[in-house]
Amino acid sequence: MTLEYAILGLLSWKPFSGYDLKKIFSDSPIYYWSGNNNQIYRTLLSLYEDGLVSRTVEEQENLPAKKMYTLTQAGQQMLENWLRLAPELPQRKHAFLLQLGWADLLPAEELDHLLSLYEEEVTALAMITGAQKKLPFYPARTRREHVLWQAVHTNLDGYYQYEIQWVKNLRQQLAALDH
Amino acid sequence: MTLEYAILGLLSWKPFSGYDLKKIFSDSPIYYWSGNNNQIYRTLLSLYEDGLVSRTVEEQENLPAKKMYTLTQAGQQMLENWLRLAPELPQRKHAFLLQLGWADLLPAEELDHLLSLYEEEVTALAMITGAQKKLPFYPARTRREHVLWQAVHTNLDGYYQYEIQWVKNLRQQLAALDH
DNA sequence: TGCGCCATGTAACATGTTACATGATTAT
DNA sequence: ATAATCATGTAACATGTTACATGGCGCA
Repeated sequence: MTLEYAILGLLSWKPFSGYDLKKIFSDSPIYYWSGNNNQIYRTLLSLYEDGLVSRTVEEQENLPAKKMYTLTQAGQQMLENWLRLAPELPQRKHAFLLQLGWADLLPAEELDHLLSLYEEEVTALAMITGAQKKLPFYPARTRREHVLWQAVHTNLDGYYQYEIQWVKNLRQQLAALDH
Repeated sequence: MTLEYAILGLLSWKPFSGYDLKKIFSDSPIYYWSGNNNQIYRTLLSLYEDGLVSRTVEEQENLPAKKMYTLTQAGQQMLENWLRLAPELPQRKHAFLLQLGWADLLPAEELDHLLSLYEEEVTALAMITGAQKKLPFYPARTRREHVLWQAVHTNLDGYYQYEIQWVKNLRQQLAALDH
């Protein structure tokens, strides 16, 4: 499971509670899981049962108790093993491409409207992502670690720019078809 | 379900059997479902039960019988409604970015090895995709439909090129860090 | 002799989303 | 009043993957 390693990675930085992780997942564009409760708490439990993380309960005044999770030796080892695994190829689920493929059924204005909506939405997403980039969702303990996380963010930003260029170009092509 | 619409789209082009669809899904880079039996046969059954497709059984000599599925009026309508829906944003599941984020634990050679593997694999995938593009997995009944499908393929190819450029650039940056 | 193609399908499992449930505190 | 934040979790559902099952034909 990728989520498992995403959590181990974050805990290798510093201890977090389930709630902290949930916020990181929903607020950061890198951790694409939708701030999902169910999966996070279940995964934490299974990591705990497997001895990859330990936990302490922090009582708080006027607030519910927190369970803070810390990476164990075994968890650190698990993470390091994962880092050495052959990289997974990125998987895109791009329903809009399918939609486009059959969109010749639509009249020119409706088709362009669809494309303009797409352009707007990706542009908005790119801006949100750009803003979130500044939040401290990653460590920069060494110069190299900083470079790596910068590269991760560059990959995200650049991807949205790519999509925007692509759709602009397509709209021009289609406009040219109509004369 | 997106798979539902992917199937309706293909059937709007011409009738197919479940086996045909399965091959299209596994051979074409656009239909990313992994040529998956279970989902395809189940989805076809549910489309059939909902009256969105009709089917005829073709007996064949020395070969198992085929069930050919055809789009119904209701199915066509369903597809057209979908085409007008606001576009979905692309979703990437890019586990390698996460892996990289924590890869400062690795020595320089191992890190570069990981990146070179990634570069190789994406390059290979780009070539496969380029080759598959030539297969007739889409109709070109009008000039505009051709332009649309070209755009879909351009999006795919361009994406892999983008990833390749990105990783090359990162490798150079890291090499510069080491002097 | 064994594999791949044709063509259907099922079982078991893994992963992911939405909505619900509790209950105090603080901000609008 | 109402919603958001803090913090835990569960139930129900949706989607996706891997492996298994059948059985004849043709190829190496």
